[in-house]
This record gives sequence, structure tokens and C-alpha cells, in this order.
Amino acid sequence: MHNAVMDTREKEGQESADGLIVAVEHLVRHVRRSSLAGGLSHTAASALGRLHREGPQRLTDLARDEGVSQPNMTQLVNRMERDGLARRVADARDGRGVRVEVTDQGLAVVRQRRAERAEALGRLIDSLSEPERRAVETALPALARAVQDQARGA
Amino acid sequence: MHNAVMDTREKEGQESADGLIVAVEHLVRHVRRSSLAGGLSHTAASALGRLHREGPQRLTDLARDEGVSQPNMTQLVNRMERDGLARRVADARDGRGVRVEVTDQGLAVVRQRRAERAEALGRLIDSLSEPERRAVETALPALARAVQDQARGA
DNA sequence: TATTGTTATACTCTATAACTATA
DNA sequence: TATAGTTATAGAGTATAACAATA
Repeated sequence: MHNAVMDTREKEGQESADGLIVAVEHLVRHVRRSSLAGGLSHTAASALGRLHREGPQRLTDLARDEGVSQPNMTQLVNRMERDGLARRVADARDGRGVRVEVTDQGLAVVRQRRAERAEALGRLIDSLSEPERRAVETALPALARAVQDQARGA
Repeated sequence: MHNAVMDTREKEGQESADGLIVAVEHLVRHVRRSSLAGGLSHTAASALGRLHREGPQRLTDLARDEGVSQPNMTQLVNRMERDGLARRVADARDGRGVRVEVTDQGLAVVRQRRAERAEALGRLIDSLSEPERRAVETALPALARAVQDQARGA
């Protein structure tokens, strides 16, 4: 029995993923919908969250890390600046560059949004059985780690 | 120890969610990025997937179920029709309505896209330990079920 | 010459308001 | 009058190409 399992080990993830991907799609949609409150778009929230976690950053670096084009990030920063969520400051060391910072207002919105998402996930988790809850607390961090490992490898 | 745990049981989901939401955000982003291939937008893929699962539907029903406005769905169906992924057919029972169907080409694209997402998730799962894998196989369906229960309640 | 950022342009996706046609 | 759908309009988010300014 164990040998058979080990022999097909490489295919296992693939096979179970076929069924699991539907579950992930439902979860993805739910989380995305729960976080649109606060008037903050997904894109803006993601960029602001990064600026919050990692501090002020070059526009180019922010574009690269967020996986969007440089013109896209220029426009996103324009919108965030207009909405009082972020600001541009000149880069003292490089006359070509600008550094993007979160404003206090932007910070407050980021926190509110994260709380909303956490609350939505918390409601989900509360409705689970105790073993399922433990499984979630193992599975989610493990998957997040796998995502980061894969990002590094790729 | 167990008593203390049980006493704070109601708050547990909320507290762990604060940390888990970061994991979910990483997973959400990863899954979304892995599925943009095939030239199919997230919106179109979601609508096509539903039409595939549930069969031809009224445009209004599709808009409601997908959680978008009716004009939005009109335009989305326009784009999908133009791209050969779906078609409008007159509703025999109601002269006002149209039914939206997936074309064979649309079906092929939906299948390809789902396979891509499943492969991406499969790669993630393959990099986990055996206990983590089992946790994922418990956690994801449980969360998906919780999402659906919540959608019904709300 | 290479890099940083912006501007120009175009397309998808989204919403609300106004409209047409049918029930 | 109410419902199904489209059209009009506007704004966010995305990309590539062309450009300006600095290194």
C-alpha cells in the first residue's frame, strides 16, 4: 500500500488539485468580495499594503514587486495621491526617481480593509468544526509559504 | 489548558484570521496570476465557467449570479460573442429575454484554463509535506463549503 | 547609452442613468 | 406598470510605444 502511494506521489498533488481548484476559486471570490469596502480598489489596496509593510519605495520597484507595468503604477500612484492615500517625494540620491509613501489616511484605510478581510475569514473559520479549523491553520500558512518559495524559484 | 481554549473558542477564528488573512492574500494572488494565460480575463472565465457548469442562462440571471450589473453583463457577453466564446439565442418563452450559451471554442478555453489553475495548485501542493497536504485536502473543501453556506445565509 | 518616470493611446471591466421592447 | 436588455457615459485598471530627464 505505501509503495503504491509513494510510486504515484508525484501525481498526487496534481490529481487532488483538479477537485481542490474549485474550492480555491470559491474562496478567492469570497475574500475579494469581502474586501471591496472602504472604497479601496484591490490594486490600490495591494500597493498600499506593500508600502505599509516595506516602507517608502521607488515607483519602479513598486511596479515590479506588484507585477504591473511602470505606466500602470504611475497612474495608480496618481489616483492614490489624488485620494490622499499616498504621496510622491523626491529621491535625494537619484534625481530621476521618486519615492512613494503612504499617508496617515492611507494607513488607516489599509488597516480597516485588512480588518474587514480578517473578519470575513474569521466568520468562515468560526463555522468550521474543530478538526477543520486545525486543518485550516496548518494548510493556509503552508500554502502561503509554498507560494513564496515558488516565487523565489521562478 | 483545554478549558481555557474552549472558553475563548468563539474568538479563536477571529484571532487566527488576523494572521491567516495574509496567507490567503498570497494564495489569492498566486492563483489569479496563474490563470491569466489562454487570453481569458477573470471576468469572462468566471461567467463561462458558470455557463459550463449550469448550462445556458438568461442574461439577467447570469448578471445576478456573477454579482455584476446588467449593463456590465451585456458588454461582457458582447466581448465573449465577438471572441467566439459564447452566443446569444432568443428565449422562446419570453420575447424580451435572451439565453447565453457557451460555444465549443469557449468550452475548450474554460477547460484549458481550469487545467492551468489546477496545475499551478498542484505544484504548490507537491511542495508540501504529507501532513500539510492532508490538511490542505481537509481545509480547502471545508472553507469552500463555509463560503457557500454563508452565501445562502446572506 | 541606460535607467526612471511620464505621456499618449487603446482596451477591458465596472457602475449608474436613460432608453426600447415585451409581459 | 414592471421586467429584460441595450445604449450612453464615465471612471478604474491594464498594456505597449514614444518621450523627457537624469545617471
